[in-house]
Amino acid sequence: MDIKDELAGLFRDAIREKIPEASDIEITFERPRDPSHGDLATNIAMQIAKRLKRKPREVAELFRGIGGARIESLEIAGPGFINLRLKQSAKTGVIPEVLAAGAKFGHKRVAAPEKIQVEFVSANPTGPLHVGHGRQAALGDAIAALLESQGHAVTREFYYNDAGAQIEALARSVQARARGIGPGEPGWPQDGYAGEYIEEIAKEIANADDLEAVRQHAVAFLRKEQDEDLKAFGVKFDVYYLESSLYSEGKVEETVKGLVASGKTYEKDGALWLRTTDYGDDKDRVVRKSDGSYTYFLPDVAYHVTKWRRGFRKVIDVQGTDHHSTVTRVRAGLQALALGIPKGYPDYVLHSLVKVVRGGAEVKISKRAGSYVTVRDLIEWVGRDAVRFFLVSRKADSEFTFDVDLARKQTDENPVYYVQYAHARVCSVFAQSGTSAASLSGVNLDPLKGEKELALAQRLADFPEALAGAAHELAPHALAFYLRELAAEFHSYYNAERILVEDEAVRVARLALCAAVRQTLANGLALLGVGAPEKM
RNA sequence: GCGCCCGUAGCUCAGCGGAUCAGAGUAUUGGCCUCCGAAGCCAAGGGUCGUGGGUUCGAAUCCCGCCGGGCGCGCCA
Repeated sequence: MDIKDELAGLFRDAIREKIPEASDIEITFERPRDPSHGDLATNIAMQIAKRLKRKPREVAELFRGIGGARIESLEIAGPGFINLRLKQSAKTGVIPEVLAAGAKFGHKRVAAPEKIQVEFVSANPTGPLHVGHGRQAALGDAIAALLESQGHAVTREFYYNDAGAQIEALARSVQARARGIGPGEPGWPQDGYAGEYIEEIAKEIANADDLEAVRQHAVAFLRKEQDEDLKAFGVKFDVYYLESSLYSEGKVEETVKGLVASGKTYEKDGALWLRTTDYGDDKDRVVRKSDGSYTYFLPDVAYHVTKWRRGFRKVIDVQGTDHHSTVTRVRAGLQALALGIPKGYPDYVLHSLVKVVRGGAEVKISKRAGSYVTVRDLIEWVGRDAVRFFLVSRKADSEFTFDVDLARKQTDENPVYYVQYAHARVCSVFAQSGTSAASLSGVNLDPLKGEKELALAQRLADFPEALAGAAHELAPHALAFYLRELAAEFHSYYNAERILVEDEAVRVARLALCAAVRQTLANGLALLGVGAPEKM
């Protein structure tokens, strides 16, 4: 069992006995940065003191007697912190746990898995994927993996807007190209797409007069291309949901009827409006335009109804912050339908856009897409692993600058390499040891006495909690930070201590520690969609 | 103008249900390869956490104002 859970149990018992009025308080431990503060510390005495208006140190004294097989000593410090020192065996206990659990270390199994959907990328098939889609792909896939690690049943979904005005513009652009008309020339469509890929598609068009055939071909071409990009990025979707199916299956109509029946709509200027202001929106929204067609808002609501009806009680939409106004709107639409959907449904993870810098200047164009940098450009410049790790190592809502030169310079030294290098180093040690990880399962770990190796073991013990926290917060960057710390701890140990020493007992114990490190690094990197190479 | 988000070391960013949070990487400087990978390690310098108030015994963290930046504010998606 996890050491922190075990300790929390001890404290909970003590609270029940001595301060029952605070029984419901949450007990947390953190690892102090300053080693003189022990191995683990808790501030519950201060929490309780605040609530009960007692003196923190006085409350802390009540926990003096806590002991047991895992605790070496307990100190009360500062304003009322309780600092704990653990016994050596408690620190190394995680090693056999990791070796036994293998790829499942840190993962949880739950009795009743939640059915969760993560929707991400959802790019219109009007051009190659851009950097923003890349950030979404990296984030969404990692969030899905994190939730899976906590035992949930996750579906990765891509919503395909194959029915809107943008597709029309795409078809007309290709048609114009096929007729030899270039961007800006007479006959070029309004809001046309100017990228080089339009010409590529146009070359394959036999009869430019058949606009429907042009449209179908263009969409198929770009879908295939996007699929290839996603594959190169290591992202797979379980479901591609087509916007057009919402129309063909009558779901859009059904949603309109539902909204009208709710009494929350009204006619004005020949259009149908929904009173979204009743649900916190700053203005009412048009549902059906005066020309009889629907705004994108309506299929969006219809789409989310299908999510609910398909049994997803938790849904996470990953989008750019430029879509943040849809959050209130979609939720309002769902509320107006009064289907029993909770107010905060669905959840959103909104990310800021990415600025790409190269040679000290912002890169705004790519040869292929014309007006933006593509996912493929990034992969070509710095490699898939670096792109994925980099895009996920900042919290989603912070704007950030992707410095291509920095990433390249480091790869020869790039952001992931530090973590991957740690993994490769352990593998290398193993290759030279002639020992298999499997033979280390029952090894005596008492020889692990050094400060660095015990610190490393404790870092491993933090993994399940780091993972659970990152999953709960939908924050892959927290996992990326953890992995960096684990790698740092390992590099430090590696440089300070020789692993393959003469003494058989010591060598084997150290190898067991290394095997656990390797496993944990591999598990963490896998969740972020980043490779864990044995050599590099 | 209104709404949401952001402002932490030269640079890129963590920390933000208050205390043991002044941090990481990178850059700069100085050390470390006869020995498991130096894509590494050890050490140093560098920040009144945008700013002014407030709450608190205690604020980077919570509240309010202001300044600066991003995004949105369409019968576009």
